[in-house]
Order: sequence, then C-alpha cells, then structure tokens
Amino acid sequence: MGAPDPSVMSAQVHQHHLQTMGHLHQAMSMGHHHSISSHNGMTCMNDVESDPRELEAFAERFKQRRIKLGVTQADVGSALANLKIPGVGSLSQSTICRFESLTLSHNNMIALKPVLQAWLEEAEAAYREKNNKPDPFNGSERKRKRTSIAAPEKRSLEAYFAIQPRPSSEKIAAIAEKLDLKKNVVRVWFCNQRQKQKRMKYSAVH
DNA sequence: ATGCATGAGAG
DNA sequence: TCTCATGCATA
Repeated sequence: MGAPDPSVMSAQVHQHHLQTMGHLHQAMSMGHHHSISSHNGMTCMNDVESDPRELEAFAERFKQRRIKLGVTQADVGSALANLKIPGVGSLSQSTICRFESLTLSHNNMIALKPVLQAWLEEAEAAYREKNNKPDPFNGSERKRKRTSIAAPEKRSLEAYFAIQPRPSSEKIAAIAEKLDLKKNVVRVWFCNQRQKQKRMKYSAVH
C-alpha cells in the first residue's frame, strides 16, 4: 500500500478520491446554548475562547506551518484519524481548506481548532525526529454529478434571496418552475446561501 | 478554492 | 422542514 508519488506535495495538487468518514458532530447545539456566565463580580467571561482574532491568527499559523511541513490539506484531513481522538475521524480537503480560510461557521472553527492544533503538534514533533510516512491511497470509482446553475438563474436566485431568504415551500416551487430548475435544487441553493451568510468570513457585508 | 449535496439532529 | 457540519466533484 504505497503511494509513491513524489510529484505531489505542494499544497493542493492531489485532492481527488479520499474515502474519509467520521464526523466531529455537534460540539454545540445550535438554537440553545447557555454559558456559565460570570461567577464573581467580573464583567464578561466566555466559556470558550471564541475570540475571532485568536482563531484568525491560529488559522494562518496553521496553514503556514502545514505548508512548511510539506503536507497538503488532504493529508491533514486523513491524518486526523491517526490521532485517535475520541469522536474525531478524518476530514476532507474541503474542510481543512475552509478552516484555513475561515470560511466555516464560528462554532465550527472553535470545534476544529483544538483538533488541528493537536495534529500540528504531533506532525511537527514527528518531523523533527524522523521522516514522514506516505499515506495509503484509495482507488474509488464512483462518481456523482454536480448540478451547475447557470449565471442568469443564479442572478435571479440572488434577487429572490435578497427579498426573501426563507421562501416557503410553495414559493420555492414557483421559483423553480420559473427558472426551470428542480425544486430541490432551488431549496438546497437557499439553504446553502443562508449557510454562507453565517460563515466567519464573508458574513457581514459581502 | 468553491458549488451543490447529504444526513443527523432538532422542532 | 430547517440548520449545521461536512464532503464529492469541479473550476
């Protein structure tokens, strides 16, 4: 099970097939979360280090050091499983990329930070003493088609979104018919659009 | 790097 | 049904 491919090693040259699994699920419960607020007479103390600047700084350091180690985003993702952290399996190149670019929700960033930090420490320790070890590759062959919404339709969707970010099922059906798209495609598009607005970056005024 | 999609959990 | 974390496929 060797992956003798010395040609791939720069940041993101081989992000194909990876059969990763394992979710880091719910580190928080969306709608309701209560913090311990303050105990004594102090102003405000957060239960978790949810300081955006701290995260931003970490994400950047992380990327820098990851590249220094000559490891790709995909490599990091699969290597996470080897950390054997309870409840933490591997992650995809997408997620690592999004972490580095802060394009994940704040909570998601908070949840992933300790895991990636742990990996980084391990990786740097291992790098000092020895070499790295190639990871086994998977030759999967199942495909999946990705719908592509044309620019004109996208513009329409954005216009609808501007006036109504949460259209009813019927409104969605109407939009779908007008744009000649599947209703489900439109529904998912709105879901993804809402999710985008909640990302750490590109959230407020974009 | 990012678009569209899936599935789990909550309501 | 929605949100949220996450991923495959693709630009």
